[in-house]
Amino acid sequence: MDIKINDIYDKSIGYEPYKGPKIVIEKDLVVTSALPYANGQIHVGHIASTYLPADVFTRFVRMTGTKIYHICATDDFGTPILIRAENESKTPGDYVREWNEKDKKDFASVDINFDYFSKTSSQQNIKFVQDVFKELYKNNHIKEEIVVQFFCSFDDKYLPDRYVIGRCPFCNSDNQYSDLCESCGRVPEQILNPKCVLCGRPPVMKESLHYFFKLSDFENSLKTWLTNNGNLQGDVTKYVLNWISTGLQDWDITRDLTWGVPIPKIAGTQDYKDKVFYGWFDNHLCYISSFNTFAETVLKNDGKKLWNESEIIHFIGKDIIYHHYLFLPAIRLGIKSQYKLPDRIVTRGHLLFQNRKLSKSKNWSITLGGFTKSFNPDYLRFYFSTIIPYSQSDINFDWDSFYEKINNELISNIGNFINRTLSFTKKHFDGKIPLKSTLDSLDEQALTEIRQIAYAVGELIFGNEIDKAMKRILQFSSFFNQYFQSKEPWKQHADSNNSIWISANAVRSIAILLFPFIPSSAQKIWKQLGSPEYLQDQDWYSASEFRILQGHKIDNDITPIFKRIERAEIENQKAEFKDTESTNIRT
RNA sequence: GGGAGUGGCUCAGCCUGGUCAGAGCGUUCGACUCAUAAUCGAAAGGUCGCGGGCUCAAAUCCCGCCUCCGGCACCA
Repeated sequence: MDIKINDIYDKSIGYEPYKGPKIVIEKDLVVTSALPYANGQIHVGHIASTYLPADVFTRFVRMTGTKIYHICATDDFGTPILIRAENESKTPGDYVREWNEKDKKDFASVDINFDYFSKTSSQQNIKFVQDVFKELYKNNHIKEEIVVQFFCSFDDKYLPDRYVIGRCPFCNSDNQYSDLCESCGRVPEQILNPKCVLCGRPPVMKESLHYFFKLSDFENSLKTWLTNNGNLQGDVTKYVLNWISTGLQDWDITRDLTWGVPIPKIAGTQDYKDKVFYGWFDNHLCYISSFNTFAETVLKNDGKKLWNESEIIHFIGKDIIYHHYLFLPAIRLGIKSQYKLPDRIVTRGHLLFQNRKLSKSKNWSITLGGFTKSFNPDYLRFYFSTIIPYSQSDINFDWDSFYEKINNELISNIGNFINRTLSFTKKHFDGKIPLKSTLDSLDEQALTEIRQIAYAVGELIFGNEIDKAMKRILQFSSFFNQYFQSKEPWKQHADSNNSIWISANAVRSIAILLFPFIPSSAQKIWKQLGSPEYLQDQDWYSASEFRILQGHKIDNDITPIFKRIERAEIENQKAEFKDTESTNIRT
């Protein structure tokens, strides 16, 4: 229907629709974002490295008409959560339920949507993890070994390395972790005067029997997969292959802990009833178990079949490269690829805040709640979109550059073009797109810009080049500011009408192009254009068509889409983060 | 072993050598007024970390050196 109108219209002005390289994906897509650990607030670093890129990608692909599902969950198990819950006098189940809800709300507050947001502590995941374990055992990829570790008799707990502090044998600094001295950066073989972080008493060493996943079985098959995949980032792959060449170590996948996936009894082995699986054994399996549940309950379809027929893409930050490039594929190989390995693992660097690493313990980070209290969430999305490269390199959140990008690029360039076009139409044409007259060469150039833009930007987003895609949109908008300026419609030239008709179509294109990046603002543009449908239901490639026809009536209420950031607001933010660094808070 | 060193700032280009010396922001001058002190035009500004090499030709390939960043596979 829409298409027909457009075709007729295109023909009426004598143009063939542009036949660019459309992104055609034969398969459905399954996108997962790394699981947030359920013990703290989502901060801007999470958004930049993982969730925003995944959300932009998903929104774009969906507009092209391909089915895509964005899956995520909270990572609920492990010692830190157990201890936090105890401190807050909650059951760990209640504790993680609260964080699961909070995280969902946090994501929603910046328009990051999931088709299914689950948790690793779900019954479905627990069962799935246990089944995978049994399968791995059956396939002879599991072995048992005795491990010696710190144990606090007072707290009655085995203590992970971070829960034991002491004096560094190299530099004699006190209060250093048992596995890493932050003062001199070295890794002590044995820390002096060890103490339990929880109670301060000295721990003892205690033996315990554990299951190990024989990662070393997969050195060759992983190497083959990494080399032949073709879609993995080159630098990361090189990095990982290097690990393999130095030899992979088998993974201890069990923990002496009560809060985790219970270990199923294997006939003929000792009972592991006081132990659970290690978080990294179960959490990535939750990608699959969540998708299975989603497929069965929502899509009413077989999860395993859909998974294997789809293209699988995991979005992660560089801190979990090891787990996703080696551990995750090895486990899938270990169950004979009943669930296919990832097609892409989109890996990005971390976010620095004012040139320093984010740190919860040093109170150096900015939470989503903190940001959205002061600014439009789309400003965060836009800002990150302009600076997130497709690489492992870290990016920096800087208040001054944030201020400049929003005011000078989003508002002065894009916002201004939209507003000048719409308010001119309202003021001089009573809100109705005027009749066009003969097109001149500049008009034709403008039509060509529109004809190509959806294809150009789409290709960039699909290739995960978010920053370049955003820059291309800015370039598009800048072109139309130049166009508008040079046509001078305010002087009522003979061909002024053309510039309004073409500019209005460019505004329509911009609304569609921006939707994956800043959905709420894009919807506002859409409304002011006077379009009745939902923006999200538009075909992406219609951004390269001319669907705003002569005589179309725009909305009566034309106001600036974006509000400029005042210098003082930025100075306030900077002042707030000036001296928040406190020292050596251990959590 | 990995990544990076390009105009004041942030970066693109390097894989597939030859309009590759670019973009945005910032700066200076000028124009315009439809528009949120927005816009448009013009200009200034870099021997592409250093030294060699291959080549008719290198920011782009090879070798050496210097500097910076990360090295949380055990900690989620």
